[in-house]
Amino acid sequence: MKSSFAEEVNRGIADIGVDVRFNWLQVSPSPRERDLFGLPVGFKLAKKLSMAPEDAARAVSERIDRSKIAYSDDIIVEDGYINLKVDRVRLFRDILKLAGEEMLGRGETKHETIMVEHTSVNPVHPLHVGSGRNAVIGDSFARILKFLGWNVRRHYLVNDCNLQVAILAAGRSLIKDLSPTGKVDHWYGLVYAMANAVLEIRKLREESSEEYIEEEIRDWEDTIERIRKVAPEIAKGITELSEEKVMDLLKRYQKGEEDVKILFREVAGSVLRGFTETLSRMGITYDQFDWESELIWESWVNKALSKLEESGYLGREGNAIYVDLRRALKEREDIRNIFGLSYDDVIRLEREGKLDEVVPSKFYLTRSDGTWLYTGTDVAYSLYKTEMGVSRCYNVIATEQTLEQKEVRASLSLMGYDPDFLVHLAYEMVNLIGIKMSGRRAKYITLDDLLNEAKEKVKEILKERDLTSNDLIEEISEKVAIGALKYALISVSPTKVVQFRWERVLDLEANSGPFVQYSYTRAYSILQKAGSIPRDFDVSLLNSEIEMALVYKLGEFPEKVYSAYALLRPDLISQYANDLASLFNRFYESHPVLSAPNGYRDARLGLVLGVKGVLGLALDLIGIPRLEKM
RNA sequence: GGGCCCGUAGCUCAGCAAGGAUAGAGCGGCGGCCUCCUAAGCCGCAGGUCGGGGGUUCGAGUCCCCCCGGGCCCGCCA
Repeated sequence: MKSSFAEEVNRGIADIGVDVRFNWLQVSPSPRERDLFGLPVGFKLAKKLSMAPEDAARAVSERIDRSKIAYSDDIIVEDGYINLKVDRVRLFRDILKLAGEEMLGRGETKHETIMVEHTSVNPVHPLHVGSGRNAVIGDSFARILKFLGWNVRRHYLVNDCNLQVAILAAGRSLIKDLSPTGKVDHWYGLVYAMANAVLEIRKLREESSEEYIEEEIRDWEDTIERIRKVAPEIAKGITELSEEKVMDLLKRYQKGEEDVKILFREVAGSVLRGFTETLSRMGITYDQFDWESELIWESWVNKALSKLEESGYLGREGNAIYVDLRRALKEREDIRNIFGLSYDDVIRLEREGKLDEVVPSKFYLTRSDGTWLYTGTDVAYSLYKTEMGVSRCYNVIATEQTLEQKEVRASLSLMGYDPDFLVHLAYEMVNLIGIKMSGRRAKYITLDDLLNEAKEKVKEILKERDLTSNDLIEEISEKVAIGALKYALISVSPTKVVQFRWERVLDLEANSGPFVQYSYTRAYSILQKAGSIPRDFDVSLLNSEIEMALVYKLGEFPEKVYSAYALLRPDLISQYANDLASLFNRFYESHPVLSAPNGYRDARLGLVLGVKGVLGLALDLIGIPRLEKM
């Protein structure tokens, strides 16, 4: 309806010969009348035609062929707007049909695959709220792409070749005889923190004995003390660790030495198992796990290197390898575009000696001992991705890596690929109010803790209400806890820091996951009690303010899904779900369904079915479980 | 110092891509509603110089410039 209206208006404007166009998403509902949707055509054209806005709008409206606009009933020019009065009955019938079948907004199959890489947390300590935000956003975005018709591949990059994992492996090697107790990633988190503390203290002692150093040492000793309390056997076993040993392990692992391989794989694999346990509990799964180490062993790094070598922008300092961004910036338009600079900018900055303040002149891929940096394997990974048969890859990565992502895209471009193949879906960190987190100090609130706590709270509520039998309590509390946590992490625009309050997750009132779940449940429950649902009903009976608002709201779903995709904003779906739920609750309070007179009963049931369908789809898209009872 | 991001009600956030028709939610505060499809709900009241200042425009929370406040990045860490 909107797109045909905008199209026809644009055609009318073109007819007059003015170079102004409207986008279908600009079509907005009139505040005066329910069935009116308008575009502010007159104002835009008034000047160009030197006419009053009203006359300009009229001039365009006279050239519009109403028959080409879907659901059109009339065209009304008012206040410089061209308004379309829609044929409500036909429009409502179609919206409710599609909504009830859960087809509203669903895209046609595209025969094209898009990859989403998300989570990719270092396997050294348990998942915390920050990693949770990544996983939840990434998973939701993948669901949105799928809903819009693409084939989707969800990948997780296992970063097993970095210093952090080497520290963990080194720690583990000192306590070989111990077997993990409790949840495996939590246990390794302590091993990691312990190894880190021992290493840091040793390093600090070598530096000097100044006062501030002493303070830092005491800080690490606190960490050791805390670990000693919860896991004395770990603290006892890890007492001596050197940087040399860690680097040596990393080097041998990257070379693929068999015994070291076993150690690293045991460590990283175990932590990853802990991750997937938590993630799949939250309904988040992956199509493939890509191991950083295999990118090295299977020569993807070398392929990347030779392609970069061919480009002529590869530099070396001993064994350290880098991409010469400075020269690339001066010589290549594609690289400048990635960093948002013009040729003149580059020349000016260079003259002022400020170019490397804006873009680092060297992008290092390896250390001088020849081991691969994350940046190096990430470039290789990007190359690998281009050969997966996917047309694009979304990288769900924190905003703090924005520069690195640009450097990787620049490398991709130098290797001869379209840098737009990689899209950085950037999200901000999670700020846990009142708690300072540090993985290296084993100070964090884990996703597991959060889920369990929320679940307990829900159980209490369920018991108070005495509404459900015991066997359902477990399932309901789990799903509600997941809904609460995921909603809290996804409902904020990705570029904003989430202010995460413990109470907020346990808050089950409006503007929350449980609120939307509850509304869905209400709709579901009505339909259950109705028994049969009429296939045909008189939509003109849906004529109260709130009913019309509801149907039009359903009609907005497709554009919300599209926007969530185009703007990289899954939070728009959660926002929409909350609005729809809120509207539905108002309807619920004021409009009896089952006890309504015959015709009304059928029409309202049709409406409830539509709401249930779209609310269900919205929940699906943000990965929050639907509930039939709560 | 440079780059990017954020700043809307006491608090947490929508609205900004595509400028339009009276700035919206939730929480918190105050006051109401369960013989009726689930009260995890609903209704009402109070609460706003849209960080500040310029500019563009018939029209700016939305676009441009400057400033202020906060965050992140500027590693042979990831």
